[in-house]
Amino acid sequence: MDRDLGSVAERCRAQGLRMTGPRRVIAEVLDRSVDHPDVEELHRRVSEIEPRIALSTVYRTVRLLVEAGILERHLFNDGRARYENADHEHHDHLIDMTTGNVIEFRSPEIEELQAKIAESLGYRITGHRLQLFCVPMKDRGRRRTVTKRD
Amino acid sequence: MDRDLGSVAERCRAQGLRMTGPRRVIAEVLDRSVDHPDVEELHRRVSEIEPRIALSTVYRTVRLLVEAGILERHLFNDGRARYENADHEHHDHLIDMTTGNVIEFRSPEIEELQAKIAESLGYRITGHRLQLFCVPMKDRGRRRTVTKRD
DNA sequence: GTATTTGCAAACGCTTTGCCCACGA
DNA sequence: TCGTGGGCAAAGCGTTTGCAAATAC
Repeated sequence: MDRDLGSVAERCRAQGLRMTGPRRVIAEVLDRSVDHPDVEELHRRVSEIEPRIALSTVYRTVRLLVEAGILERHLFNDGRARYENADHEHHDHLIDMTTGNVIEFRSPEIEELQAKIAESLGYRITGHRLQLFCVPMKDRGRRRTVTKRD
Repeated sequence: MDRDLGSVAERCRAQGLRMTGPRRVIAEVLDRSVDHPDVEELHRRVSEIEPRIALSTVYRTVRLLVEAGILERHLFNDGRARYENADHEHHDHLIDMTTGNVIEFRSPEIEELQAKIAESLGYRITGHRLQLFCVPMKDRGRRRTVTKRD
């Protein structure tokens, strides 16, 4: 599913961003993160590598990376913003309300319907947000899915 | 499209909520609002009727009404929460990024697909959020749509 | 009468910012 | 060297809360 556009650091360079010490560490953490961490969680992970990096630096950097299209910002239902490497195909999110886990999914059919709806209202879609808030089925015959924490 | 379950005040009573002065005014404002005002906007409208009602009272009341299922809370992309009378059929939102206007739409087809996706992942949907962020088409042949402000 | 609700101001959680020093190119 | 980035602490913003006085039932 991932597109491999290179590491976060590489894409930063490609955008002409200065690669400072803190940015390198943050980029590394992002490369290793397959989930949807919030800023505090990122800072926690960054601090394990280099404890002197300030929370505000993480805030400034994620903002920068979102603006550069290197990161995606998501707003689920818990006040804080969560971030995800933009190095992947578009997908939407299913949130397991019992655990907070987030599962990614893709639906070209839904996307087509969205475009049709917008068009019929005289609009062109520039972005969308689709989130399914769910609870596990009391299920017989459990499936195997790749559920990423958070 | 609306279901007419009665006024907000009536539904409050039905839930056994105490009808105080401030709540009556807030309920009245909500009955008259066909858009998606945030708390400050609600407070502004409330203040025109009764200037002594505190902002915190509006916050407390909308929270109460959401919990009672009388109001719906929406989070679009501008930090604050917006509220809408729950006295209507379910719908999703198209946000005009050039004006901030919000258009409501319904798509049973999309909803069915959502349910299928969730089910295939072993989940049951308890809620969802679908928002289309759009810009107007440079259009010949404009349609007539009911576009509610905000 | 008694528990609930209000207004006010202070606190809150997340995020941004001003300042001045440190650092990358 | 020169301009950009970082650390720190303070401010910002939307929202919640503690408290004493006011009010619904």
